[in-house]
Amino acid sequence: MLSERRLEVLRAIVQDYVGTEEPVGSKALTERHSLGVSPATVRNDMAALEDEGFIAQPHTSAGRIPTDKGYRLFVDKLAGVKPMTLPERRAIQNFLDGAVDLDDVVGRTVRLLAQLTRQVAVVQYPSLTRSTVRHVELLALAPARLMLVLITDTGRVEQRMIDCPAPFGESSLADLRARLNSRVAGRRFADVPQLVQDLPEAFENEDRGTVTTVLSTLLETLVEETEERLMIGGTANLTRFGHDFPLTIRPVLEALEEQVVLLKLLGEATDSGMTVRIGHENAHEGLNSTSVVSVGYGSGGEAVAKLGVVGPTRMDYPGTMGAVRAVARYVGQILAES
Amino acid sequence: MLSERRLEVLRAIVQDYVGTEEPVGSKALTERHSLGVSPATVRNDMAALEDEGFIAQPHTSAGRIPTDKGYRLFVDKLAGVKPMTLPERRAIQNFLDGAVDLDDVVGRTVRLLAQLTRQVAVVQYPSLTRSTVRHVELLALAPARLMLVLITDTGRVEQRMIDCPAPFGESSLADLRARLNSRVAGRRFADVPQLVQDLPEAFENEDRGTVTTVLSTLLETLVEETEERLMIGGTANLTRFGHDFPLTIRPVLEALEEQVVLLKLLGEATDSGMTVRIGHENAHEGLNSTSVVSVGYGSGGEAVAKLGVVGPTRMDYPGTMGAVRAVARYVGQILAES
DNA sequence: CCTTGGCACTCCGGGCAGCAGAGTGCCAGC
DNA sequence: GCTGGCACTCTGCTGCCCGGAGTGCCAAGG
Repeated sequence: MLSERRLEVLRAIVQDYVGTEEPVGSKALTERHSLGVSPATVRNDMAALEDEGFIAQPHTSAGRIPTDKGYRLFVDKLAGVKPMTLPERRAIQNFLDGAVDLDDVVGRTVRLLAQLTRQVAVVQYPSLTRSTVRHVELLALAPARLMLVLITDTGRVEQRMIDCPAPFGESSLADLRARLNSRVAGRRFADVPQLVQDLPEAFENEDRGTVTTVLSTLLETLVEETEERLMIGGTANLTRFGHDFPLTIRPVLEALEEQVVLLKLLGEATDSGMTVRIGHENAHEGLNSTSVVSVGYGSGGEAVAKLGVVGPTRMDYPGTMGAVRAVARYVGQILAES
Repeated sequence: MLSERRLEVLRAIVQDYVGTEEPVGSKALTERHSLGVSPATVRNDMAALEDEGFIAQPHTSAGRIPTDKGYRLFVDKLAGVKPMTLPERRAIQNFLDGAVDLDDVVGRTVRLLAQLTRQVAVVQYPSLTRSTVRHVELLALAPARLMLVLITDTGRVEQRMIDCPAPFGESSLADLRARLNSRVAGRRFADVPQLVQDLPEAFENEDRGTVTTVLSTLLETLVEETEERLMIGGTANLTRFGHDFPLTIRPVLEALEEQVVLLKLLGEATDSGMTVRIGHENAHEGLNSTSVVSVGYGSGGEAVAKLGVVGPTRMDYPGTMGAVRAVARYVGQILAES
């Protein structure tokens, strides 16, 4: 086990490196932090930390920089979450309060996160899986063509066209509409399949085909749209990445364009509480030199989606985590109100 | 007026510079192109071209590179549009044919354009202004809460919640729904305001407030959504920008994140035919070192939206224009079919 | 056993000179 | 009006040197 002071040295290294972007040496450390020991002692500690793999030297006779493992220890044991100041909180709330619909909420959240953290922000749209149905509507566009509209409690709307196997009367339509809503309105999406299972039996033979088609489309919508949408912003912040970034930035931009990759990224994070994935902990190769800080958010108690930021491993973890947490909290509030 | 040969020299300079990314000198030019004259002659021509402002030297005693004005002349007079080869056309069609809905069409188009041109692609969603109404639907979510759904001929769906001033009966709702559709179905969005103008008069006093609210929401939707959405992709291609790009790329990324900027950019382009904006011709400062190639596309004869690419001024104009035109053409076809 | 000061060593990065290559402008001749 | 020749000017690369910062190790002291 590392002694208390060695942990302190690691913390100091992380802090200085994050601040200066330059490898930090023993002398500079003792000058900037009151560790109460001499550079020589710090050197010994550094050698130990390097043996354990927490820090590394870019070249012989250069200062040390933290490794992914070092950042991990820093995040887990050495750093807390830096809470937002009151004015910051107010600004967040004010900025989000102006939103007029779900798209706007998500859009504002992305911009806010990007600005606060000066990194790339990713916000997932509230998930259909965990939200509940507010209303289901069926419209007849033509005798054998229906439109299915699904409205969620988070304000999201999905629609699907349906070609019916047979013409479907107005009364049957009203009947189906009523039955559907009485069964699923207010229920969680995950429960819908069970709730509508026996619905075709209530209809005449001639309509049964159409009802089955409608139901399967509804279920399809649930499944397909569980593959969720997301919004990203602040990509311009990637230019603050580092000096060498032609090579660094490209794979990151590529990864960010693949929604699948990002969704998987967020999906891997734990459902509640904040998740920090550092460097090579990210499965996707292009993100090996980035860290991802993410957290679930939602109206009411439980998370319906996630949001987070992607930045260089050399980031201000406490500050970033604080901003991410605060934003998630306020977005949850906004969603609950609307 | 510049002599024929001088124009030929300019064309050669543009082509070589686009290919090599390096200033091109008189000797290299005569070697790569059969101009039939000696380097010394070319030098004289270059001096003339420089006097006219078509080319410039980065430093004394370096080769020449085209200026924005030079590219402009090249595009207007010296270069045609390079048509796509047959296999390329097939690939485009195949790729776009798989699309399942409007979002998918736009998404595929963006990816396709980005890949073909190796630049940043921008695709505007089909505009509501110029499309026609397929169907308008009104749903009662609660006695005094309605949802308005608008379906366009391009497959786009918009919805709005409406809080009514007074409860609205089921029969009134059916009436309004029927009247609305009989008036606007199949009509152009631009004509809708006139068509519904006198609708409130057909209703009882108690319902008139709600009808008015519904109509104004409908009109608002038309106006608001004329401020259109768009999708961008291929930002990773920005890394191919140049050597110095930390400074170049950042403003571009910033501009790309501002949908307003992009919409204005596309809006400035002519409605039909291809538009090429080169360097400083772009109003937005961040895009002063980029060129934008855009073209309208649409189902049927007329353009309903635009698409294009953003790349370095040093781009392969004929090839890019060919790709943009071809993609626009096929997207139009796809939209017409669906 | 930990800490400390001292010392020799390493390596990066900046500054400087020198050189080759590419390109230019100009001029005189055809 | 084209061409070859010539002198000139930059850039970019290479090699070199040197200072600074940092390290590792060691022997001495608490």
